[in-house]
Amino acid sequence: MATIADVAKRAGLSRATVSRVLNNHPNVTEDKKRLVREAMEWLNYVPNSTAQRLRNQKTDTIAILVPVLTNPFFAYLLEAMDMVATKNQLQLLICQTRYSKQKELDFLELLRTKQVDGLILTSYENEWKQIEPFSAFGPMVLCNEYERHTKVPIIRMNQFEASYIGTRHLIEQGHKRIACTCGDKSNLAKDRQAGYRKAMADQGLLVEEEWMFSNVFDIEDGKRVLRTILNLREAPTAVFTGSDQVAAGMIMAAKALGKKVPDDIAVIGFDDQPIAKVVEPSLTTIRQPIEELGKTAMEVLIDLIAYKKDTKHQEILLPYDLVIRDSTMSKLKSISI
Amino acid sequence: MATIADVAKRAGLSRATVSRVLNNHPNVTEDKKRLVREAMEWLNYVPNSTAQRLRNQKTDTIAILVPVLTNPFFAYLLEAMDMVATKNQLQLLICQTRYSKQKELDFLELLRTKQVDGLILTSYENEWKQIEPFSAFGPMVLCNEYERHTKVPIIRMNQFEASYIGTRHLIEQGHKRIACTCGDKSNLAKDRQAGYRKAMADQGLLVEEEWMFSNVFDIEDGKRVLRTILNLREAPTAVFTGSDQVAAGMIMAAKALGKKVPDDIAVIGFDDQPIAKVVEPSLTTIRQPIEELGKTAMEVLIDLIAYKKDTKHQEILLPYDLVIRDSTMSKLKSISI
DNA sequence: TCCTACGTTGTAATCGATTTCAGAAAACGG
DNA sequence: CCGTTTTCTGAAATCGATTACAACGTAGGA
Repeated sequence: MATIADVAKRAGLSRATVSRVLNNHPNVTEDKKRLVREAMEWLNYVPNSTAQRLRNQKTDTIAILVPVLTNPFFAYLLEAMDMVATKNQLQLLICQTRYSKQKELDFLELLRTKQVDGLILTSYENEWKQIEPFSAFGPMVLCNEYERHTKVPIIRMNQFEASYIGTRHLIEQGHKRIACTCGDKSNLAKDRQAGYRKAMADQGLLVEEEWMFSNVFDIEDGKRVLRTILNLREAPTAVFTGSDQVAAGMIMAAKALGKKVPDDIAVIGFDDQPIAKVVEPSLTTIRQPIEELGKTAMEVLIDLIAYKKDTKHQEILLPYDLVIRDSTMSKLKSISI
Repeated sequence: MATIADVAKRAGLSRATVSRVLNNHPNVTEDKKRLVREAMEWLNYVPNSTAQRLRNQKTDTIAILVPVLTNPFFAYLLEAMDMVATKNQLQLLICQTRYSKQKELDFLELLRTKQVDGLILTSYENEWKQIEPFSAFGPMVLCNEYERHTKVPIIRMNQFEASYIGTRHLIEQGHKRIACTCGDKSNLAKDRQAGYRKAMADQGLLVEEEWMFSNVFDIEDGKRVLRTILNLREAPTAVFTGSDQVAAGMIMAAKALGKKVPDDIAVIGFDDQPIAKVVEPSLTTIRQPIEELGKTAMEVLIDLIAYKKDTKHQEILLPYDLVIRDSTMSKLKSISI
């Protein structure tokens, strides 16, 4: 592999001059430029980027921490981030934590060991006080998650409000007994639960604790939980889920049990993923502005890297949408309207 | 940021000794080891990995080229590769080509500029003769794609056979007019088409060129193409698709037009993605061994990197499965059996 | 006691680039 | 034609690690 020294020798010039040509320094005569170019071509020279990184003290690489790639929500989020990164000549190091605290910490080390110029966290497993210290080692942004007392910039949707609206929609369809499957311990999930609870309380509806479910993520979880719900004494007539995957699983399980959606049991999803339109009945869901989330998070991070200014706290809230389809609106009713 | 020199100074030792402790060299006394460890702790020292990369001439990073992350097939493939990579302390640089020839070439440069130790190609856009030369710059593996005359190792499924079996299944259900939507110009697609054609020919069935469709990838494409198919004079009664996404789109469009699947039009998918079980009727499909593909490709690449031996050509063929569900088997028929 | 062998440590070269600084050459003004 | 400024180029330091080699000290054998 040819190095800059080889090019210099062949061109009969110094390494410094070659480097100048490489970086378009103004003060090099056309003559020497040509010599250098010819030598580079002849030797098939390509600068070694590791050496450049060491010398320039930057990597042009951003780490993105996601739980899993196979969750479409994160795939689309990454897609949006990638668009912006590419435009800015940045590489993405995609890090799957698989919901492991240890892996998360390992990946955060990337910032400390200067393997990346910045980092985006799209969810986290550890306590925030374990994570925050890493933000001292390099720019960091929180996307789709949040933390109240921190200087790390946050880009997210108002989960509380969105959940409130979603739950209220179910109530407006006449449901009084509504289950909720969005609760794990993340702040995001807590917000969703809080939104759900407030909507219920505002309409004077009681929430039974046996209607609340945690750790419900995918299609199989959805099937399992729906069967549990239908077996409850005085079973709920609607479910506010935290994910389209879960809602889709519920619809499948309901049909398998001979129950009609939404007449026997109504279901609302979250995200508006492609699957929402594929299931039958199609899913009423809360659209998240995924592209906006990813795009904005990346832009904020790039700003942070460029200006190296002390992170002044900022929180960007993006808008949601309630998308009403068939899994909450009885066809009979909608015709009668 | 503390460097190895700072540690050395604080420990009252040389950089060499610190480095030896870092790399568990045997010949360092416990005494000095302790001194070094204390200094490292005190200074919060972490080795700069860029410097290590430069010195050691390796990056411990693998590039994976995929068209898009949002296609679940590739998400699952990456998931499998990530498992093996993580186990081997390797980082993955995930590169989305978005079906762009230029981007593909840009990413291949990673190998030439020594930014990665190896590269896996999961599909490609350029001519193979554009791509092959890059394999001279570093280890490269082809996964889920193939090329006849090359020394680059190949890990794939027999698309020809799988498509033959899939098409034959449709024929066995009594279909004689079968459309095919798997044709673009990749070798993979050509194989699928060839398998389809052979199955048809073996049963003495004719293939009309207007039944063949190219560039059909996602749900929307599926909807669009199905409408076209149903508008043909003497419309086909079955479709052999190249993807579960497409097949799912077709089922939705068929239902919207009041057609029954599989009685009016039967559909077979490809991949056995989660969506295959979600749609109604559920999809008959050809299961690809995604985990095996990803895992094996990564293992072969790691071997290649470790032994630096000249790539002896190898081609690994993994098995497929025909998964029969409702989109090809009329309920009436299956009951009557 | 002297010589060899081995274990331990440090010095300095190295990986492949960029950049400061200083000197040479060219341009310019009077 | 000389002094000053500007433009161009190269030598050498630098980024932060690893490692070949040399040097030193100590233990063991004769």
